[in-house]
Amino acid sequence: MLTIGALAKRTGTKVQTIRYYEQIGLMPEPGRTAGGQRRYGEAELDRLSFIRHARQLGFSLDAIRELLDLSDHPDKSCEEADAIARRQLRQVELRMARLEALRTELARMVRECSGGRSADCRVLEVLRDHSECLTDHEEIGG
Amino acid sequence: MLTIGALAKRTGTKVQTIRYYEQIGLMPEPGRTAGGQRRYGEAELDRLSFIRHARQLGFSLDAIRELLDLSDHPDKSCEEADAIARRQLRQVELRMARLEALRTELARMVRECSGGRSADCRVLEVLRDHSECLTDHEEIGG
DNA sequence: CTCAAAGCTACAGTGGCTGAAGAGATGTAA
DNA sequence: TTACATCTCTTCAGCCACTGTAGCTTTGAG
Repeated sequence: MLTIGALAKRTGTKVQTIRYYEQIGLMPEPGRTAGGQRRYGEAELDRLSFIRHARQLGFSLDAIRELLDLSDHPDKSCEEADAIARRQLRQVELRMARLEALRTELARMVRECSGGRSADCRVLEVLRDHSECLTDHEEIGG
Repeated sequence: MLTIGALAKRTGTKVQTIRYYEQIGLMPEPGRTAGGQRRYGEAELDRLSFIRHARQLGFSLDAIRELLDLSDHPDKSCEEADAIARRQLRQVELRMARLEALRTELARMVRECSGGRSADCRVLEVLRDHSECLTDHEEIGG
């Protein structure tokens, strides 16, 4: 039987995060000691590992909810899991494309800054005047 | 004189976002009509454009605050602006590297899924067992 | 029996917005 | 002048996925 702290350590999760997952129904309510402390078994360890791994791969908690549901029902078709993963892959590729545009622009700004007064700073100048940009970087939050 | 709506349209910002920027002190308190509505001039338009452009390049609002301050003081050295931009560039490059690892893993998952029952799904299997991963993808939130 | 470490609940805060409710202002057309 | 649509106002709540804090209780080893 694992305490919440032990479970946290084994999965690289913070204690509060585990309680948060329980609160939003991603983790089940575990058994408790007489004194009210949570105690976990192997099933919970596996489930939390799954969740953390999926989070590391960038899946949203909603997507993870679906993936866990599929994982809990081995006879269901895995089409849906495949679709979720494909969607995630597309999102990652999109974000990489956007970041690539940002990288280009930032690298140019930095390269052209000759390090004088702010008035002549290339970095600030580019920010002031969007028309100086060579690449598209429309989306915020990339 | 621009209404907040006109300013929003000119800069591709939502009206609420402009008010939010004012609230956190990123935009100045503008003049008001007798009836209490905000009215903006060219200076505010330039400032908001600067902010939005910097946001598109992924700068945090805190970083933007510093950049605006430098932009407001043309005689200061631009060293700091340069440093902020370099930091941002490094962050972008780091995120790209992380996303590349995710992309590889996701692509492999999707490629290997043959589309049967969930029990045999490669996607779910990989999520269940971290040791199947070929690449590192430690950080969450990439 | 003592005591530090760990756990408990409840709630607030993070970043960067976004949406909604309900009231008031503005500008145009009849 | 009046009606009216559209915009704007303030205030507050919500989003995601946590993270931190305060003030308490439980646990387990010495």
